[in-house]
Amino acid sequence: MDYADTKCEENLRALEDALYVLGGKWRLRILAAMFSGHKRFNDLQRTIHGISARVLSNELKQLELNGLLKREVHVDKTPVVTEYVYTEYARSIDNVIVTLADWGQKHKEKITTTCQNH
Amino acid sequence: MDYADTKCEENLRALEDALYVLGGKWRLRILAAMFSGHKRFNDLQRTIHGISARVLSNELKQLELNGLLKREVHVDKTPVVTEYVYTEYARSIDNVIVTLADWGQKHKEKITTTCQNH
DNA sequence: CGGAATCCGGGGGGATACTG
DNA sequence: CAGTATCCCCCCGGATTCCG
Repeated sequence: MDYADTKCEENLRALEDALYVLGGKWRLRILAAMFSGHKRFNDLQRTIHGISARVLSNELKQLELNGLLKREVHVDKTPVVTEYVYTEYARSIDNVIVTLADWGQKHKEKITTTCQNH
Repeated sequence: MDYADTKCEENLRALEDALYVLGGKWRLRILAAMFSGHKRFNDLQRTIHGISARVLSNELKQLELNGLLKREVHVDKTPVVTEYVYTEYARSIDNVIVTLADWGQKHKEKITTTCQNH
């Protein structure tokens, strides 16, 4: 195994590490919704089409365990307000989402023009 | 709905478009393996730990339908050799994978140092 | 080697109802 | 609103077998 192979293996492992945290159907969508300003449970559920309350609840717990968001209960307000806010660390995922969204944008354009051309 | 909201909605939709093609458990892993030089069916299955033959087969078909790879059967060789090669268009995904792998790398470092600190 | 076909089991997740 | 609990169905995908 030469240097190039080693480098590739490292990349594959790094990709695994990322997907372990960000993979799955909902993780990135939830983070993207939060980056878009949505913070409350029902608000998130309404924004992320198709997700059920139970799944959203579980995913939020996982994201919290991974240090990507923090659950904040404001008892001082009436009625009590629960907010999910992303951590400073979660901002490092911005790049990932933007890169992915950019690709999606370009891909959609490509599909559209391809369909027009025949 | 003001400009910022519209922009956010666009980003969410673009993310959906990307995840429609690249989402799921295996898509990015398969593409990453291909970028690493793996081209043949059993080679890919060996590289991508945990994937079964049927799932790999199905995923490859989907990736081909989306124009990300091409199935090439070289009848001129003996025995016949089947290769899966990514298209020129698939190179646009390089960014996504690199960004994700970078984040995974950083994340692993963070986890490691965090564990050492307490 | 590169797959397709069939069988089959578990568990992920939807629906609904309920609670604080 | 912000979830939890229970039920239960469906289908994803593993294992196995077979084929060119």
